[in-house]
This record gives sequence, structure tokens and C-alpha cells, in this order.
Amino acid sequence: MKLEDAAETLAQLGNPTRLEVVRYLVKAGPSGVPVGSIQKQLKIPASTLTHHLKHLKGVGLLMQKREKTNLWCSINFDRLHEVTDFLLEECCSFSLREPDKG
Amino acid sequence: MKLEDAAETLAQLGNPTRLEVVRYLVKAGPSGVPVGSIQKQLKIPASTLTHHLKHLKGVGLLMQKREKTNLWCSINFDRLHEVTDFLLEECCSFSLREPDKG
DNA sequence: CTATTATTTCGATTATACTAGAAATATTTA
DNA sequence: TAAATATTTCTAGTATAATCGAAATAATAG
Repeated sequence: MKLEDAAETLAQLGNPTRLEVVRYLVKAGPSGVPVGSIQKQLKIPASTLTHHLKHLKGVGLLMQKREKTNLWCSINFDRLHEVTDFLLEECCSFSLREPDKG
Repeated sequence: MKLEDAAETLAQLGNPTRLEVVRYLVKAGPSGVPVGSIQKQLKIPASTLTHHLKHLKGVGLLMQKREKTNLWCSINFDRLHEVTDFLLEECCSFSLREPDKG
């Protein structure tokens, strides 16, 4: 994963409202939930929620699928892992080794 | 780690300049590097760098220690792990299990 | 077509972040 | 004290993001 992509994805996760949505979607599991359910459960105004979902979709963290009038949202777990992998590989490598007493 | 703290930390990691600094500091290892070295290596104007270092310090990702005229910067690996732990525990739990065909 | 429910677009406000040059401050060395 | 090096503060321009109400647009059911 390129640094710029990682940064962009981290930035999207860095908004409290969006992180709450992400956490909620994770708990909902792979089947996901409709936009309206997120809106009611987390009490986020519809237009605000749409705004944030667009952001999450933009970095590939969110997948959407229409079923009748409902738009079901689910997390792209692979994408989420790419970010954690970036942080762990690029950023945490040293802490897995012996401290380099310098 | 509280959601709001995680969001704040992720937001700080979400700036490409800062993420570059973080990656550089990680590669530098626990002994760290002086501000000036970061500035020269990554070609970031001094005032811009100070600004970003303040942000990283603000969320506890950066530790600083003066030695003569140099201010040595190093990553707080524990803090970095807290963030990855948050993402992995709060956000990636489902992907470690069998998909819940719903 | 009409009504209903679900979601998005529009528009506007408000706030905050990024960037960096110039000047200031700090620390050491001569 | 003066000079050299390192870092920060000040200041300001520019850009982008967060928020949400109201209106508009889907999609379906009757």
C-alpha cells in the first residue's frame, strides 16, 4: 500500500463520526446494515451520514448493495487490513525486535 | 483506548507529511533523530515540520529529548500499537472468524 | 398515479488544517 | 560579546472538512 493511500485511508478513519460508523458496521458483520439503520442507531442526520459514507466508500472501506429501497452497507475487511498492515509493517517493525540501545 | 482518542490519533497519522515523518522515525529506531535531520532528509520546511511534530506529540506518538542544541525525536511505539490494537480489536474481529452468511 | 419510505443533493455556515517565509529565541563555541 | 547552528513562534494566505435543514430524487406498494 502506498503511503499516500494509507494516509488518505487513515484520515478517513480519523473522524470520530466515521470511526463510530466503521465500528458499528464491523459489529454488524459481513451482511451489513441499511443506511437508515445506521442513521437511527447512531443518531446521525441523514445528510451527514450520506456525506461520511461517501468518504468511506471513496477510500474503499465501504461496500454498498441495493436491495429494494434499502441500501445495505458493509465493511471491506480486506481494505481495513491493508491499513493495519501498513501501520504494522511500515511503522511497528522495530518494536517487534530487540530494542536498539542507541 | 477510547474511540475519540483513537480517531484523533488516526487523524494525525492521516496527513501524508506526518505519516512520512512517522515512517522515517520508525526506520530511525528507538534512538531517534534530531529535528534537523528529519527536515533535511524529507525536505520539509522547518516551520512546517515543527507544526507537524507538535501534532504528533499532542497525541502521544512522538517523544522528544534535548541533547545540546539538538532535539531528538523518537516514536512512541507503545502508542502506535494502541492504535493498531484499536483497529484490529474493534474493527477487524469479524474477519478473523467464519463469515456470517446472512 | 399516489403515497410511503429511503437516500441523496443542494446550499450555506462554521470551523479547522496545511503550508511556509520571516523574525525571534535558544544553545553552544570561539 | 559575537557568530553559528538549531528550533520555534508569529503571521497570513489558502484550502478543505464537518455539519445539517430543506428540497429533490429513487424505489416500491397499493
